[in-house]
Amino acid sequence: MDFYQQEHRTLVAVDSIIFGFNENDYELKLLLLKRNFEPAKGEWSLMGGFVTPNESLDEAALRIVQKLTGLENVYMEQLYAFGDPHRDPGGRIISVAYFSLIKINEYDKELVKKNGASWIPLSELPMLIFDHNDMVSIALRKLRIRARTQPIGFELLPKKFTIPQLQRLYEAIYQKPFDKRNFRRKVLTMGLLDKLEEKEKETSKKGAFYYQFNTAKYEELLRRGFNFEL
Amino acid sequence: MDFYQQEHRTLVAVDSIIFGFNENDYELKLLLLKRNFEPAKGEWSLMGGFVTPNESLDEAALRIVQKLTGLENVYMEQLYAFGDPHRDPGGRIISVAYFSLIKINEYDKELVKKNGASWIPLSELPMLIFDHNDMVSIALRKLRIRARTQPIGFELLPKKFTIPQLQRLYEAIYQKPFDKRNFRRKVLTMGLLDKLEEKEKETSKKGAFYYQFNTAKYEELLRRGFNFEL
DNA sequence: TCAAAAGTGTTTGTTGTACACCCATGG
DNA sequence: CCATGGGTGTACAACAAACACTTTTGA
Repeated sequence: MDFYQQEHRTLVAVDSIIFGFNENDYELKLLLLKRNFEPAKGEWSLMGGFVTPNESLDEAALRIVQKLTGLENVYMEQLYAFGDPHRDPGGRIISVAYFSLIKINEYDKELVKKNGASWIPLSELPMLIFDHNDMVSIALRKLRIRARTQPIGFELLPKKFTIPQLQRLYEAIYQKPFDKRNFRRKVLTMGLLDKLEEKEKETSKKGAFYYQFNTAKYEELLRRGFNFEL
Repeated sequence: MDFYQQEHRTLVAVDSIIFGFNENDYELKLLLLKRNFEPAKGEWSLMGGFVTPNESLDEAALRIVQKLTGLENVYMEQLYAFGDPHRDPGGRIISVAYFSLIKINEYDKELVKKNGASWIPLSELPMLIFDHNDMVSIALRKLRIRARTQPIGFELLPKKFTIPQLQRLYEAIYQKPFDKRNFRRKVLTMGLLDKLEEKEKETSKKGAFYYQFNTAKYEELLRRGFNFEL
């Protein structure tokens, strides 16, 4: 049954660029860890792991994110396959990078701590091993493209969020301020956010109404040829 | 020097979705071949090949396109890595798909014939082996996105082309007609096409002026933050 | 002389962008 | 009572979309 016996086989890994957003300090962050094995032990790295014989690439990527954060349902997208024969000095490894978006309040803090990982703001991104800095820039570029045309920003926020929170997220992603009147009009005229009775009262005295993304309505609109655009 | 001795290794291949455009019948085509080896011998397939130990993925993809067409300078872009463990019944193979755009009048016809390949219009796309039909749809989707925001359409045309030819190419890519006044205005106001003295007189009695894409000007504009958009 | 494709401008609607003031409330 | 962040509407410019006629010339 194996027709390709004589061909060369290589190590294949997945690496995950894990984004989170902190609503308190308004910063976009990455979950990074210090490698506890050779080569490059002690240096900053993305979470990664080898692909096992019976799992798909997507499954491998989910597995390693779950191993680090305990989360099962994370938004995840394949980014790019990196295959320079010398990218890892420890041997020839092809790595398929994925990026994932997680709600920063929901991950398993114990697990993250145990793995020696921490949230690093993008503004303080350290040197990473191998080509991991390239992976991060490509991920950031893709995130910026995606966030304009797909409703993925919501993956980084709690289920209930306020319009100002959403705006600060987009400002963090694009590193530039938006006009709050235009921003509010744009997100609300799409008709995909349900306004709740409840207000968020931590950040201001007046309080801001919570909203929720309406997934059902979004899928209905998609079927009718709707294009999300922010 | 090899730190990962005990890890599982897998076969890694590249597959290429090779697009061409025929200015005579106005059709977008794919270069496909009939497999001459098992498994799935005799069925339609994309051009592919295994990644060798000392080449990068990009190099492997270039190598197999060159092997089939004889062309050295082709536009090529990585598409997606396919890793379902059962995607190839002949064994577990991870395949990284690339799409490439070639000028349909410049390839080596002998070589293509020798390899048993032919140009198949997208409208007559047959069943392909494994997940190759998925690869083609993803490639087509990416081509449509790219062609709007990057000047890659020109990769599918000869150096000298007419505005009506360019329009027919875009109509083939997007499968819908464009208004010729709006189309012409849009491509010309970008200022990236140089008008030549010469006329193309095959397709009409009046003849249409040839134009050339000005790469230098495009790169200059890019540096100033210009965004191609069609 | 006519069929066939090339070439040309204007109008209208839509969308993006810029901009300043009032509101609610906890301290 | 005031500082802080939440919430609202309008005017102008830029761009997309719709639309019909004239030009050239080989057969």
